[in-house]
Amino acid sequence: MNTLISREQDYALRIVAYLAGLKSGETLSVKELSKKLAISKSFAARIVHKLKNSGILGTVQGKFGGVFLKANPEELSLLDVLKIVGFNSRLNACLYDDYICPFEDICKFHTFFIKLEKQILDTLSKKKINEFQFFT
Amino acid sequence: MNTLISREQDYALRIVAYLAGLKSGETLSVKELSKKLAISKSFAARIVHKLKNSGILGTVQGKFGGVFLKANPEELSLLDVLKIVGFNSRLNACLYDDYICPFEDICKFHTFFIKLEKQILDTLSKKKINEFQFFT
DNA sequence: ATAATATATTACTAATCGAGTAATATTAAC
DNA sequence: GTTAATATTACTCGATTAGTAATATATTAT
Repeated sequence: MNTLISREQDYALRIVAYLAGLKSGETLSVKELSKKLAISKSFAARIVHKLKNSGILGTVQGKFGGVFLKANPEELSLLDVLKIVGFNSRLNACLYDDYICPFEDICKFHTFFIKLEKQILDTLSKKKINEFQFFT
Repeated sequence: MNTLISREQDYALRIVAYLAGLKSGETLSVKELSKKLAISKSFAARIVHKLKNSGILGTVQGKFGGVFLKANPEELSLLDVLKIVGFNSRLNACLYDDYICPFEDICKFHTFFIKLEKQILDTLSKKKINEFQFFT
């Protein structure tokens, strides 16, 4: 099994999409969130924390604390969320900046992969979280 | 570093594209091939062997033996080659057949990923090896 | 026959990464 | 102070990748 998007990144998308469905002012505990989305509590907590550090989530500590979406789900793209949780996948190794290709310009695969990858990333950044809300 | 296409699969593409440039009847030893493409001889040999088993390459054993392309490079797609060397990557884990999703139909990410992945695979199967020949 | 030079085939290793778990600290409501 | 929440770090297990090494087998030239 090899995937462009890791489990953690997938979970992050689902967490944000789920929170986008909360009413304004409402919060949800990580415990509830992890139950609803079938993610372990520890794992969910770690992801939530990363998302909070980036500013797109807000959290309330202490008893009756919880989590809520701060960003506007109509402007927040899938790629935004993915990058927050470390998305760095490429179509092919030769697309990484520090890759030294012995064929430089003559390799037609390189230019082909660049184009295809751009298409994928464009799609991921055009799609916004509000289109993926649960229960709407 | 995480890539959809592994090094081995990338090498396979390059090997096939390189062989597509040989004159009819000509063969090239794995040793030469590995030098030209900057792949270790052992690794190249293993890949060549897989490609030969699938039928798209022919090999001649013994002294003055070598390797040549049997398939028609105008009909051989990138996806064909990738699959021969074990390409099985997916955009997201939920796309694997044996993945049990607790959300079944209600998850909008699932349908989105299916569509995007189909686009990628279509592109990879429309592109044929002859478009990627070296030195033409 | 034998030496030389190819491919064929398998086994091994080292490193990295992903996924998840566990434990503890900190914070805030009551 | 107790309870229940997030914050933070460390750890483990397993799978995968990339590459190496070693040996077997095949073919041809001499």
